[in-house]
Amino acid sequence: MNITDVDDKIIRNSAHDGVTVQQYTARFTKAFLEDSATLSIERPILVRATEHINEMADFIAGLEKKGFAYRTEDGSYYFRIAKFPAYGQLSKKDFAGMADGARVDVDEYEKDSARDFALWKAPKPGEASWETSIGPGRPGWHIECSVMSMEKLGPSFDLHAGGEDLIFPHHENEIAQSEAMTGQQFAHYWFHARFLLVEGQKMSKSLGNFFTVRDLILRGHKPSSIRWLLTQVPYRNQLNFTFDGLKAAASSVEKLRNFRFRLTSAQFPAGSTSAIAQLANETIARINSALDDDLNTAEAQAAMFDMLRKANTALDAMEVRQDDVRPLLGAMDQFDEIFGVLKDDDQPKMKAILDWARAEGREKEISPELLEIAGSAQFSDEQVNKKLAEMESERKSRNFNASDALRAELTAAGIIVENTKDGVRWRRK
RNA sequence: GGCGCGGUAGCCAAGUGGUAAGGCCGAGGUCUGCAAAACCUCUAUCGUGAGUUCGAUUCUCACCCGCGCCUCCA
Repeated sequence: MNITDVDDKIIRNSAHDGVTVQQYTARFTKAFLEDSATLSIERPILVRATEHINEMADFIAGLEKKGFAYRTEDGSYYFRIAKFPAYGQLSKKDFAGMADGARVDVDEYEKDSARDFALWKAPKPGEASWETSIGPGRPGWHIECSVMSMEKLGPSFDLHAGGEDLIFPHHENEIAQSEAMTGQQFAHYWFHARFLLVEGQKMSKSLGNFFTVRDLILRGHKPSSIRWLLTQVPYRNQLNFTFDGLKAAASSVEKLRNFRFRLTSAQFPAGSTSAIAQLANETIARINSALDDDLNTAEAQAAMFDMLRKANTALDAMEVRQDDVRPLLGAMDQFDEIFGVLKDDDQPKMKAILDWARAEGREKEISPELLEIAGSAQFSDEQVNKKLAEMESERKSRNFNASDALRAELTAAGIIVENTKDGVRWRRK
């Protein structure tokens, strides 16, 4: 993953804070990685623009040699779009008919064409600047991504991701620079995620519907709920993120976890049935083909729920044998490699954010729901089991008032106790 | 204004030229000391209008509404 840790805004803000651009961006990178981890997103390999300044300079020199870049009097470099006829293909823009020079910034009087974009910016007083083979200055936006992607993945690679907002001009410019340089196709596929709406409106600070992952968790929502909601809608579609939806997602995750819990906690007669193994195999096949179809996560999830319903029906009918459990769990595990919500580590993650909020002095944002979930470890497993044993003995003696009181105590501590025909089982909320 | 994407049940949301997945919520039922879990049943003709077709939610056109980009902003 490319981190652009130097651009106009970063330079301005870091100067304002009196820190280097690296120091300024480090805090955002850190928060990003922490929030990603909260959502169980694998940690990416990071590459930073400020660590590739010389490579960028060399790249620009190469472009100039090929005639795709030119130097202006002040020492800036621009990309010559007129030399790259495919420009605009990704964003499906036709620049042929556009009047050139209709709007030229006073700063840019030296550009050959208003559309030409900056590869390298000449130094300005008070701004971060590097000494390089093409002179002093700093990179423009775009060039870092071409250089770093190619360094890690080669001149031509399969998949380039990004938000839909980056299609133009950022990705268009990346393609132009990269392909001008190598003569090869830069990325074979572009993966552009659509922006989400919040309660039907675009997320913006002025509308007051701007939420970070931490904000949601402070309100008591689980990381797994957030992750599930975000994966429910295929990436290409616009997701409407709502708080009702978050609650619905929590229920869906519960349903999945309950099923897994049922499989791993109940007793089954020995043997196997071909029907269940077939169900598991069909489900895996359906999930894979859904994901192969442009990452249709909604269809993959529907496949899993269909399996759940059929398997639960079979479980109710006592038609599941011991050796059927493994294929069912196997299908779930494979599903969860993608969706990542079955492993219940919500509580420690929420606890970490609770601690963070306290350290940051944001106590007033901590919701009762967060306290309840993050604090539900007030009973250790041993203590729960002890209470459970008491409860069961009271139940056997038909002292239901006593057993119900124990159940209420556990429920208040976030422990859900279930009595089944296979005995008692429990889980944390 | 230009380019692109979308409007499907109370909510979220797949999908197909031949009468519409899944999840949540709600109602009824089964099971159950209670509670929970689970299962069963019920709830849509797919933004509006017109056209193509034996037949359209699925194709075409128009219109309405939402979103994105069109800026050295991210």
